[in-house]
Amino acid sequence: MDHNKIPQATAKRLPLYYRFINNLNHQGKKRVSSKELSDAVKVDSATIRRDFSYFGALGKKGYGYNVEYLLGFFRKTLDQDETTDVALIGVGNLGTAFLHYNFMKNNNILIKMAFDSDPEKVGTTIGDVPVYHIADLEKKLDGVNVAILTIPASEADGITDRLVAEGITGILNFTPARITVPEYIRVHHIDLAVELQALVYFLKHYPLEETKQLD
Amino acid sequence: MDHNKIPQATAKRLPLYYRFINNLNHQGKKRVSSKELSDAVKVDSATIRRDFSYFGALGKKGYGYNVEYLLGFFRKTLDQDETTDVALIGVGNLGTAFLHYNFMKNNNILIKMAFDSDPEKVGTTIGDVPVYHIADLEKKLDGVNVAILTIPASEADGITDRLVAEGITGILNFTPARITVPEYIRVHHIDLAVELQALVYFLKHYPLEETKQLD
DNA sequence: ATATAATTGTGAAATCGGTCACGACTTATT
DNA sequence: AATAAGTCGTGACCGATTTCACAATTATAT
Ligand SMILES: NC(=O)c1ccc[n+]([C@@H]2O[C@H](COP(=O)([O-])OP(=O)(O)OC[C@H]3O[C@@H](n4cnc5c(N)ncnc54)[C@H](O)[C@@H]3O)[C@@H](O)[C@H]2O)c1
Ligand SMILES: NC(=O)c1ccc[n+]([C@@H]2O[C@H](COP(=O)([O-])OP(=O)(O)OC[C@H]3O[C@@H](n4cnc5c(N)ncnc54)[C@H](O)[C@@H]3O)[C@@H](O)[C@H]2O)c1
Repeated sequence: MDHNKIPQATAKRLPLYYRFINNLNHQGKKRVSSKELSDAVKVDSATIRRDFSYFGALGKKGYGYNVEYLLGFFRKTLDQDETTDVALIGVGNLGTAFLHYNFMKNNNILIKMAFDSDPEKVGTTIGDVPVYHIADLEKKLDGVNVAILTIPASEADGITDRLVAEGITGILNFTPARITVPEYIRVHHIDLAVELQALVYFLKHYPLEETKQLD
Repeated sequence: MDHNKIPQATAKRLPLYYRFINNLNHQGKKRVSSKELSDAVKVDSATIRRDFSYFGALGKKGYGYNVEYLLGFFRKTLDQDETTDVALIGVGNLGTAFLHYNFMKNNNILIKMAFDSDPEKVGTTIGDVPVYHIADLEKKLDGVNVAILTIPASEADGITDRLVAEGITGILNFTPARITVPEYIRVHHIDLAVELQALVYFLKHYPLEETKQLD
């Protein structure tokens, strides 16, 4: 679309900036410098200035950034004025936790429906989200194009195919499976066991002075 | 320690390789090529060969890699012979989901204890893990040096200070707060709302042909 | 035995991401 | 009005990571 010169690394930091600018605004702060923001989000201030500069000159030299302006800018940039609907597949331990969480409040993202194969769960409502039977996936998924996958790994490929067939274009995959999709589908993996293991590996094999905060 | 020439990007992929090599071994496969592995883990085959090469010549030209040998090598490299103990702080939606999950099975990581401030939860056992009162943190945390943070964001800084004082060196932080720690402490952030928002941003602003599977 | 196909390990190049450091500009102070 | 202090935006640099592409080696087929 429009902003495709934005580096991926920058794009991944935008929601973080947005959250903290929001906080500042709630605190009634009128201006903020890249240095202050840096302390809050733990990203180097030069990186922040560079990130912002991809969108043009958002600040004023010698002054910093106007909080309200910045907030408005990022709200537009992150499309926070329109709600994004999401479907969750797999209402188990992890899925249930997500259903209880309100992504609307700060992120304008709404888990609109959930699917499971367990008859005990189908028909219930968890955190205001209706749980449908997975057999009805094709019937109920309507216009939604982002899915959260919290099913057993063995089910991941089969369900993914059905999601893709229905026009889903983005998948947040919590299963340990690395799913196969056409190249026009975007998949982000959050692999909790890998994250834990990687953290442990770093602790054991890297000198303590060189540690960093990673995402 | 020993392996500190391994690039961070490589280190973060090691647990993933380990998991899939394990799968192959269970399937009775004797050899594997970087191309096959690439299809399974969705990482370019040249990247896999480069990653492996940091550890020496693990394969044979024209043949590929011996699965059993590779498995043994990564088990040693990832210290899978000794269990790593972890403490979980905050037995809410997310924390409870983790307590029900068995990280031991494939990752040799054990959530050994949990802490909460809610008297309803203190004293219970969830997924074989005892829940202690947060006031007893200093008393119970013993030798554990990795913590998972699943408490409200407002509590994050206070609890972090106590963890650091007790000698914790690695933190997996699920709260939206960016915590302040001495530079010798390693923090990995998993920020679910940011992940969702970033996925949505990519879908809206990047051409569909250019999508990738990210971690 | 020879030819063909497969596959590694790695220099070299390309890409990406992060940081330094400074000119230009704004604000505050005297 | 002049000076000092603060801060952005960015060119230049550096380091990390990824990818290309190929010589070397091994396995397989005939
Ligand atoms: N819970 C954790 O802490 C954790 C940690 C790491 C990875 N994971 C991964 O996340 C995923 C979910 O974990 P979990 O602990 O919530 O598992 P879970 O078993 O509690 O939940 C899985 C849910 O999916 C449902 N399901 C099964 N097959 C289905 C199908 N075909 N269609 C629709 N629903 C189906 C089940 O009924 C169940 O409710 C798993 O892949 C797991 O490996 C979880
Ligand atoms: N659940 C989700 O899907 C989700 C999504 C994104 C982010 N998060 C973040 O993850 C964190 C946990 O989320 P959750 O949904 O599990 O929250 P939750 O409110 O269900 O759980 C928090 C738990 O921490 C306990 N607690 C509060 N103060 C404490 C203290 N000082 N010491 C020890 N325990 C304390 C509470 O008693 C509660 O059990 C939050 O920071 C939340 O913002 C959660």
